[in-house]
Order: sequence, then C-alpha cells, then structure tokens
Amino acid sequence: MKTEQAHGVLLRKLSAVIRLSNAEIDCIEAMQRREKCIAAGSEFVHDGEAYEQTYIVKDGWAIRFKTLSDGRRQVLNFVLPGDFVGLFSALFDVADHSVAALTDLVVHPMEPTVLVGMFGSFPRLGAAVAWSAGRDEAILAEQVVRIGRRSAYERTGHLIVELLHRLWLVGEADQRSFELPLTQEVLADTLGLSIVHVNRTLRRLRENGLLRVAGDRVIIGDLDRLVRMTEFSPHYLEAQPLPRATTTALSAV
Amino acid sequence: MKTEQAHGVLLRKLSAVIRLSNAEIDCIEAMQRREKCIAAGSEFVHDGEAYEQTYIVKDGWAIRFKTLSDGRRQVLNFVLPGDFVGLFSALFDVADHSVAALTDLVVHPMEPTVLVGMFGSFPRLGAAVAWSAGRDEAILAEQVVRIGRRSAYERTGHLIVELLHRLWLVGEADQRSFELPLTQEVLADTLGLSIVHVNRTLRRLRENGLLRVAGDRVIIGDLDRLVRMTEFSPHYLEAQPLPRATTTALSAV
DNA sequence: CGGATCTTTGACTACGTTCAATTATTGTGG
DNA sequence: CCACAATAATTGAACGTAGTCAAAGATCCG
Repeated sequence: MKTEQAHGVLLRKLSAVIRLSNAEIDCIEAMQRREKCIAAGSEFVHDGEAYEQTYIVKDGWAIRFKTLSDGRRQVLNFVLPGDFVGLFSALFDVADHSVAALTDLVVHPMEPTVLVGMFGSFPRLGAAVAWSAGRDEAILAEQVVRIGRRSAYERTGHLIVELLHRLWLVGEADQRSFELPLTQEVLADTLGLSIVHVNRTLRRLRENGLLRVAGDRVIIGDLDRLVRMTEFSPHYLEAQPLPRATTTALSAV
Repeated sequence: MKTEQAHGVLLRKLSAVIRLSNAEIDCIEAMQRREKCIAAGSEFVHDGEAYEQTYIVKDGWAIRFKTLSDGRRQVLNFVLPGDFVGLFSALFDVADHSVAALTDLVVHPMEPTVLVGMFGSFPRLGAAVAWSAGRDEAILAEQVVRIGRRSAYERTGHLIVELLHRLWLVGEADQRSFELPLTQEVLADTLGLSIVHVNRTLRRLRENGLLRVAGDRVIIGDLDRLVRMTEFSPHYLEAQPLPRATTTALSAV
C-alpha cells in the first residue's frame, strides 16, 4: 500500500473531469471524513441483500463479483483506490452483486442519501461522479469483450495492461510494474478461465517476454508488444474534461 | 412492431420507479417530441467518434457492440423500446462502443445537454433516469457472468429468458413467445460463441423442449425448467420504487 | 517446523471452433 | 410470379483451446 496525496485519489480523479471549486473540494472531503477498515477476505456487500452504505475506497483492492449456486464465481471488476462501491445504492433496494476485500481495505463509508444531496447541491460534482459511473460501465463493457471475444492469451495480457493504466492514474504503479494482490484463482474468476489455464497462460506470457508475475508483483517485459498483441486502447480509462456544451448547461442549472 | 401505449414505454418504465408529477411527465414528453427513423442495419453511434445525440428508442431493436481489428465482434447489450442510447453522451467526448439498428428503428433524438438540464430541473426524474442507467449496468454485469461462467447451453437459455422478461416489461412479448429479430450471427456475437455452435445449442434446447426458434419468433416450451436450468433470477431487471430515504432526500433538494 | 494455501506440471477429456458443403429463406428484377 | 442471387440456417468431420483430475513443489504463516 502507498501513501496518498494530500487530498486523496478520488479528488485527483474528479479534478481531471471538472475544475473543482473550494466548495466542491470541501464537499468531497466531507464525504471522506469517516474512515473504516475492512479485513482482507471479508465480503462487505452481499448479492441480493440491502446496501448498507456507499463507500469511497481510500486504500486497498476489492472485487465486485457474482456467484452461481454451484460455486462458479465471476469477477465483474476490481475496485481500486479512488473508486466508489455502491454508487447506485440510493436507487436500488438490494445489491445485484457482492463485493469482497482482496487486501485489507481502508474505506470512507457514507449514507447513500449523501450522494443524492450532493447531486442537488453541487451539480458539477454530480456530473463528475456520474462520469465516474460511466467509466465503470465502460470498464465492464471492455470486460465483456475481453471474455467474449479474446483468447485466453490476449485476455490475460489485456487485463494486466488495463490494471497498469488504472493504477498509473491513482499513483500505484511504476512505469513497468505494480503490485498485484491476486491469487491465480481470482485471476481465473476474472478472466472466465480455469486456474490451471491461467497458470499456463501466464507461463506463456513470461516465456514470450511480455510480462512476468513474481510473488504479488507484475513486471511488464515489453509493453509495446503487449499493447499491440492485446489491441489495448486506454481511451475508456482516461479522464477528459467535460465537453464544453455540458459545462455550459451545468452552469445554467 | 407494436403499438405503444399513450405515453410510451419510457414513461411506463420510469413510473415504476417514482410517482411522476404532471410536470415530470411533460418533461419526458418534451424529450420525445422529435422523431427520427433509422434504417435496419445502419450504425448510428460509432466507437471512438463523438456522440451526435442522445436517443430514446420508441420502437425497434438495436445492439451496442465493439469490434476488434480482425473483425471479431462482441455485442454488449440489446437496446429495446424505452431504452436510452448515449445516456452518458454529455459526459464523454467520444463513444466507447458502437450502436447499430437491427430492425428499422424509431427514435427520439435530443441534445445531450437536455439531460443535464433535466437533472437540474427535475431531480426526481433525474434519479429515475439514473436508475435506468444502473439497470443497464446490472444487465451488463449479468452478461459478464453469462459469458464468463456459463456453458453455451446455459448461456443461450439465460439470454432468451432475459429478453423475455425485458420484453414483458415493455409489452412486446406474450406469455410464452416473442419476436426475435436476430440472425444466429448476432446471437453468436452476443453469447461469445461461433455461429455453428449457436445453431447446435439452439437445436439442443429445442430437442429438450425448452424453447424453439421459428423464423424470427421464439417460443418457450417449458419456462420453469428453463429458469431452473439457467438459474435465472429477474431481480436485476425489475423496476422497484426508490427507497424511502432516497425519496426523502430528493424532496429536500 | 508443519499445516494450509497457492503454484506448477502432466495426462486426458471435452466443449466449442473451424472448414466445408448442403439446404432453406429472403429479397429482387425480369 | 418465377428465377436467381444473396443471406441465413443446418449438418458433418477434424481440430484445438481450455477444462478436469491428479499429484508434486513452493510459499506463507502461525
């Protein structure tokens, strides 16, 4: 785990979308006043049960996932520092998936209604948070393509590059490596593969000099080749300022 | 295609989430004043290009999809009457996927900024539209599980039951059948399978009496067994009224 | 040090793909 | 209205990617 910047990664993320006023910064910081630790391995949002809280993740990794009755599990997405958990919790009576901590987690819990209030009081901030929700959906869409239409080899490489990019944005990856607190089982459940096949695929990626997993660290061997092989394009991950027309419409509110 | 009710399917969908005031109904109807036809087969949102407009679909089917450079295609989700296309278009400079009409389409186009205004003027309506976005994400999540962790047989059955439920909600399916304007190629690109295997899987579903595809119509043979076999649970599709706390928070805005 | 968890490898199986050819269906112009 | 082309569905055969089963090493941690 790393030290965060003064204002936390969420603020950094959102400030790439809108220029934040002091009031808006205060609002986000108010949401991050409470702090709670969640132990690695514990499930803190349960599929089919009511949401308790909405969380902003300060530090650590979690997974959003679903489980079938016979135990088959599918990871939907990883939750990294600066991400929301249960962003839609004010709108749904129960969760449609579970969330579990992969590492010890530090989160900022808040009442779901706090977000409702924020949309009313700080519409520009609301837009930035909505942008974050849209980005989550874009990541999920990429996950569908990855699983549906890429080979195991491409799939695995693509996920690693996606994580590299996401971690760059929150300052948790160096240029060519990052900490990956995942067992091959979690990786398998993310990629829709068996554990054994993930293992063989990682070996092949290593033998080809593309990347190497050593302990819980990934070292990229040849990023260019990896990006080409996986046809990775980072656009869906990158924060852009809101279109001008939207900014205009927002200030008219 | 079918005749819609007086106010259209979107209003029906949203009114299951909040009780709509007259002003709110007027607002939605204002967004549906313009009408445009889009020919079957044409792609009207292009991956990587700027969004032109946001659309509410009045009638017809479309697909949201992505294509890899070698032609492999993955359908993310179907767009049915009452669904939005480009709901996030005010927040992103370019689209992260393409959208194409499967049938002739009737849509209501609007400027993306109209939605921004709506969130400001009608927060409750904004919440209902946000609910719709959350539901789209839930459908996408289910798509990930379907492709990642279900067999071809389960996958295909599960998708058909999902479509049955979605079409029920917009009044486009009878109790045990509906029109399915898809080639087996589109089905294959949705399920992450080859055309040939989709064909064989449909045959198996037919031989087992679960469902039958005749022309462009699906007839469910044994819904109970299909639901059990696919472990289908409709909760992620159903509109529920907003939680009370949210309603309270909304009226305080 | 010793149990538990995780990783790695081999051998075999099977689900799903690819290639190829045949048979509907659909749409269109003569 | 039929002929013909084009598109879509269907089937067979061979192949290959990925899964399953089983067992042996590594690592982690108390």
